[in-house]
Amino acid sequence: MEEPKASRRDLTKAQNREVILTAARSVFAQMGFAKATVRDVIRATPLASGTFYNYFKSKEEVYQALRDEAALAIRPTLRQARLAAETQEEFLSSGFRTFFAFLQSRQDEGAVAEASRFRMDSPEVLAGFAELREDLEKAIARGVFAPVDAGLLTSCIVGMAFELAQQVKAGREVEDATRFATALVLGGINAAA
Amino acid sequence: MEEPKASRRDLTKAQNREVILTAARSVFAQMGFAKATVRDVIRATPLASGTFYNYFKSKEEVYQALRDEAALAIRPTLRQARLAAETQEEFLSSGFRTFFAFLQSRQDEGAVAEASRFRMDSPEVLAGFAELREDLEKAIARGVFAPVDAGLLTSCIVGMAFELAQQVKAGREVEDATRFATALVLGGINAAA
DNA sequence: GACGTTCGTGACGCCGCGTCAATTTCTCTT
DNA sequence: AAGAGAAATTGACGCGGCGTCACGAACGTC
Repeated sequence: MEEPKASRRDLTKAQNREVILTAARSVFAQMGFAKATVRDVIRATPLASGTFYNYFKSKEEVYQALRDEAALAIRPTLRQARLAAETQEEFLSSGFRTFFAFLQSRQDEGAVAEASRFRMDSPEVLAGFAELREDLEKAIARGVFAPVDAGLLTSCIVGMAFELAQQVKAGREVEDATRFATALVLGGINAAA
Repeated sequence: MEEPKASRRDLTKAQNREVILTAARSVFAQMGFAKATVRDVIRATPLASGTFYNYFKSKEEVYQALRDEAALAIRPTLRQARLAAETQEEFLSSGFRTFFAFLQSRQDEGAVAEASRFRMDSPEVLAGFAELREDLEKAIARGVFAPVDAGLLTSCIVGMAFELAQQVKAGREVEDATRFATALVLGGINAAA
């Protein structure tokens, strides 16, 4: 039995971590990740500067933690949608739709006011790519998907998804992007088979 | 007549700029963009620290200049290949092939040893996206391409290209990636029409 | 060759970085 | 309840990078 033993220590520890992450979200959104400093984050907090380093090694690690958080939040939903799919169309459209809707709902935080476009994939995000690949392979094995190179297809889907996400953030309808991406991949796969 | 007037001043100015860019390429490749500092770059140069700021405002601006350089180097080739294309297949495959081969030939510099994956699009790169879109629209107008939403298709192609580029850098054959991407888009478009 | 302009130089003040000894806060034992 | 020990917080500190600027050298012009 893993007794959580929610001692006072463990509690404030979790709290402090969350306080820092929340402050970082706000600071990054406000002044942009590039310009923000560890000091800016900690100043938006009642904690002392040294305390920051008890929780994170750097600004980058905080950013990763935020990305990881988002990735872990959406991955189960994506998995479920894909595993439940009984057709290629369903597999693709539910995946794209879930992804776009998720990003749109968090538009505000992700909208880090950067000078130029910029993307950084944290380990959990990469793990999400691996999950998509696994799901694709399973779907192929189940006969739901035509047999194609899962690695290359994963890259294509991921690339399309992230790039189309920009358009969604710029005002495109989630359904438009979903329909287009789904049709493209679907048609391409069927043509290849 | 734009007289270049290659005076001594203009010459050393161009030289210095190139010296800094070359040093930056090397420094970024060696220690990674994130860890590198303006001082590191200028130290890899016979110039003084203050001189750097006569040419660039920051480390980021140097990085952008490098990206811009690459984008400007490949864009004419891409344009030409696309404009000469008389079939959808040709339009897509020559574009993908050119892009992948180009990146592979510069693998060393782009291989900035970063902690996690990271991408930043400079203005000239974005302009390249706009060019692709224009060429797609022209091709549609010419009747070479089926009529689809050029904006969404641009995003899909761009996303796929950049993501597949990762695989090429990881050892995938250029031809494999080219064939796959071409077939996918081609099939998708034809299915949509 | 003399004047005006442009550019390279490096020292300077400022600030963020990551550390660490001192201190406070919590936990566990008796 | 008290006290010892462990763990976490604090902020001051030294280090180094940042961007600037007054100075002098190099250059173009007449």
